[in-house]
Amino acid sequence: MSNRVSESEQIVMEILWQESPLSSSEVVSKLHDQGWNEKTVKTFLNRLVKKQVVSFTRDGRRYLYSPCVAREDVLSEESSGFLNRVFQGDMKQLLTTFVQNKQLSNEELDYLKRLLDSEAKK
Amino acid sequence: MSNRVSESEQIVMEILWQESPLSSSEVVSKLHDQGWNEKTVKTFLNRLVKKQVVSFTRDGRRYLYSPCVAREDVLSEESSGFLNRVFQGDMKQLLTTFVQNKQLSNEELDYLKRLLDSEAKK
DNA sequence: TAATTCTGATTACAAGTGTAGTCAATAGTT
DNA sequence: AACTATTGACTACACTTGTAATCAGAATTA
Repeated sequence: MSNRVSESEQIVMEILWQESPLSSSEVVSKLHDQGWNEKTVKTFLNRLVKKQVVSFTRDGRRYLYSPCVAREDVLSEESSGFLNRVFQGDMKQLLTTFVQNKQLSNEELDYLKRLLDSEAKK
Repeated sequence: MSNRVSESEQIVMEILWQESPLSSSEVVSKLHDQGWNEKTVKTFLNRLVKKQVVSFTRDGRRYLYSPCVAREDVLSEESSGFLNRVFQGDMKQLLTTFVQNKQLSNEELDYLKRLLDSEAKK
């Protein structure tokens, strides 16, 4: 089993990042309206535990699950993987694609400019 | 067979986007020093043809392969998938992660600012 | 012409993934 | 105590992906 979090597994992680610890049935109910079967969710919880990105404590007969890796870490790992894989590490091309493809609101544009300024100062 | 281009398949696509049409052996030789086996490369060419993102014309006994989708299209599809999957569509968070994670050169920062300005004018 | 080689087509196969069903133990209920 | 419901563990299974070997036909060479 690889240690990478798959696409679907990450959706489960998002739930736990929002709030934890949660029992499996709590996670299930949060994903239920998105059409996820209970068994499927539990499989993912299991796999996440095996991949050591989710831990649990016993609470009677059930488990309470918590993420044991930070969301930021997973996201930034995913991000640099994506940058290298899809754009061969070319940030300019990546940013161009994102900025041009997604209409950014003025608010987002302002935010980004401020972000760039604070980077430039470093 | 899904129609999505996998990570390794995309590396083969990159070769063809750089120059096409190419015979399989030309693609193979371009990937050889990256440790790719001839058979593996040919499998990917085959799958790319089946996925209808690469086409070919016959040239005697061999095929000449060309991409039949634009690189930009694949990249932007991948990008919006990534944005939604990993960042739930939150561009600010995505851009923050990329900008903060990757030390950007001054040149890149300038480029980005100009890009943002040209967006703002729209 | 017979042997070799090149090339695409087909087949192989393990690991990962999405999707879920079955099993076994335990806890709660009648 | 017997029954039922809950829960994690284990099993299932098709599809994708990475990695390559084999096959069959055509071209080249001896």
